Amino acid sequence: MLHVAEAARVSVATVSALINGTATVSPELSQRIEQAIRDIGYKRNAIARSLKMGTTRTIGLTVPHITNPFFTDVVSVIQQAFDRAGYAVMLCCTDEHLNTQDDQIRLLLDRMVDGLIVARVGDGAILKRIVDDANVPVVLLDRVCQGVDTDAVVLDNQRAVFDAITYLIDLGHRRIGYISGSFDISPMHDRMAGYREALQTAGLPAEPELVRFGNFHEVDGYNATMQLLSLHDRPSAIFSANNPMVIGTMKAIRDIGLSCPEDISVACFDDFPWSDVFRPQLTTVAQPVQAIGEQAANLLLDRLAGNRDAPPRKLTLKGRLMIRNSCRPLGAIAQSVSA
Amino acid sequence: MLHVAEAARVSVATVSALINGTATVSPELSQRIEQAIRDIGYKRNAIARSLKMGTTRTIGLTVPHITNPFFTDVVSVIQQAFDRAGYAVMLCCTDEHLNTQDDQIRLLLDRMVDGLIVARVGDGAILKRIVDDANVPVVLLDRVCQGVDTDAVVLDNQRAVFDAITYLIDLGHRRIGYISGSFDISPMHDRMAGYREALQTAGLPAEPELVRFGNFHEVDGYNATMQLLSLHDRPSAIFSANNPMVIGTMKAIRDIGLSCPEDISVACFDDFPWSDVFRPQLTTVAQPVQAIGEQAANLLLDRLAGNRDAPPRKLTLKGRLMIRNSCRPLGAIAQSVSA
DNA sequence: AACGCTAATCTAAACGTTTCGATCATGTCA
DNA sequence: TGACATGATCGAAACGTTTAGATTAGCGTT
Repeated sequence: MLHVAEAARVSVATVSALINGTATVSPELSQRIEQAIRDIGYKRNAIARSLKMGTTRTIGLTVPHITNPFFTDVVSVIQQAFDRAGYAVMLCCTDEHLNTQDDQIRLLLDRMVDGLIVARVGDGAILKRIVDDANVPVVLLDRVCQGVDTDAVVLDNQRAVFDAITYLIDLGHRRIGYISGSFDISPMHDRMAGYREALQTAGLPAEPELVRFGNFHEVDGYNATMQLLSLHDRPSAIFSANNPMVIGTMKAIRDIGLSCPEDISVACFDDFPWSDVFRPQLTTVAQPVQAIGEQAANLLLDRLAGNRDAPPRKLTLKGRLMIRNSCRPLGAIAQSVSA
Repeated sequence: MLHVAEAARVSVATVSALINGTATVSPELSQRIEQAIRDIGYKRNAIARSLKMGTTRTIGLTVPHITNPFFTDVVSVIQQAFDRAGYAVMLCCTDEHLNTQDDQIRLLLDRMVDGLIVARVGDGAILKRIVDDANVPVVLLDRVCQGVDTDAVVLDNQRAVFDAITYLIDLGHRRIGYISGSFDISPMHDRMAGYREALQTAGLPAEPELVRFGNFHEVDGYNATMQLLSLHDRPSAIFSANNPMVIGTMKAIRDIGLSCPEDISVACFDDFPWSDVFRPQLTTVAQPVQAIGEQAANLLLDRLAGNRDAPPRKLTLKGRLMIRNSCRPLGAIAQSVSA
């Protein structure tokens, strides 16, 4: 900018005024300055600007795994929304790892991001401290945590799983395996609660042996399914609480020589774009990814626009059960259907 | 830092020296300073540091679509690599849109990213200018462009498609539909060349009606497939040059009342993590996503480490044909197989 | 002619770091 | 004792912006 000012024989203040339109500058100088800008190929340095202004027009976004299609879609939507609003997005993947997440958030805050969208990992204790210290608005995505009182967008997980399990029960299933993700994040609690509630409502017992835990990865779903399938009295249906794990479930079923849905029914949380065309066509709980991403972006953009003092807003969206053909009717129901 | 210095009754220079270890500071002062840092909860401001140092320890990464599993995987690998190296990643999705891409790259450069990894869109003219102006190292990913002489990581696309088409020909297919992405990026040229080469090698004619173009999206694959399937003499096999489009292909096949592989064989570029378990199990050309991401990251990290003047390096990796069961043998071959 | 008003422009401080060179105390050696 | 090297610390400039307040010129009023 200094060079531009010299070339145009004006002060830097005038150049700044012209660029930002913060003051009127005469046509004559305007022209000289614009010419100089072109000649020199001047580009405003956003870092210097950020330092002075105290805002970077950048937000931080952390997700556990970007390869999980749910997060991929949400990230994509969020990225677009902020792009439109003139913000850049710094993306971090925590790989479900607590320390990584905390480090990354600190890193983002050091870089003066104007806001954060966090699909968190682990208990919220450290997250809470970080967020309290930092003076930037935070939106929690998918996963809330107790004690962190801030904007959030979540799904009605309990209801969604309740619907799915009830659907299986209505089909005649009585022993329904359930593969949960680690219990330290809120959705896993709520989803489990939905499972239990559905069993209870139907008057079915909650058998501990039917519940397995994994750490969200395909291999965890594989191992959990192997265990379920080698039970003495094996389940007739399996529900997987996240979608990378269901791939593992399908692999285990194949490896053990069974087939879905003939021998065992499968449903899972989170939809796939290809579920309609590849067989078995998975019955899933679809999350409204577009809406989730947009709402999260809007909440944050609203705070960034200055609405700092409004009380925390928690948006709860509804999942949708996508019934396809990976679950088959059982017993009396199957007979009445085939009759 | 000023507050810390005051609290510790030292100068800011000393605080800086301690934090960065750039000079020895006495145990006594060290202790006072560390105490002050803790008391105040001081965090170094990375923006001010960037301004002074001329480096942000941030890189820019632009990809066409993050929802394309190929890019998702590559982004994930790159993100991890830079995370390990202490860099942040600014992610941009260009949505295959030229202006968006150029704007985003300019935005990234304004923010003083230390380097760029670009899976580009459009012809390289503007990209070239931007890259030449900018004084940062650039690595091209997946897509090179003429005239932009810089580090690059690409696949041997021609060879990979040649192998896949030859495989189909060996199965007895003679009329093989080919669905290409837009022709303005290098891989689409090379893949088409592989298709043509395979036909020619086998002495088959190149029939223009068998070649269709789409813009990388599922719907484009759907439309292209619809056109191919309504040909008077329809192809017995279809190869889709990218993976979102193949979903459209499968949908079109289903909607038209055919089934794969019984009525028509399908193969495509880019693998899916679930291809092994869902039917039809797609035969694909798998790209070594891990290697691609790592190599791209390494090329850039090497430049960032100071190796600026080395000549441009272009790494070409090999694809791998994953033969599954979405393509069936035809004619004489089929009979000898079933005999 | 003196005054005040407005519009255009400029000067200089500030944002929070890093770093060069200066300063100063201390110990060593001739 | 004086000269000098060493090590620790500090002062101040610089990075490239923004912006408050000062300055200046031009013009209309009285």
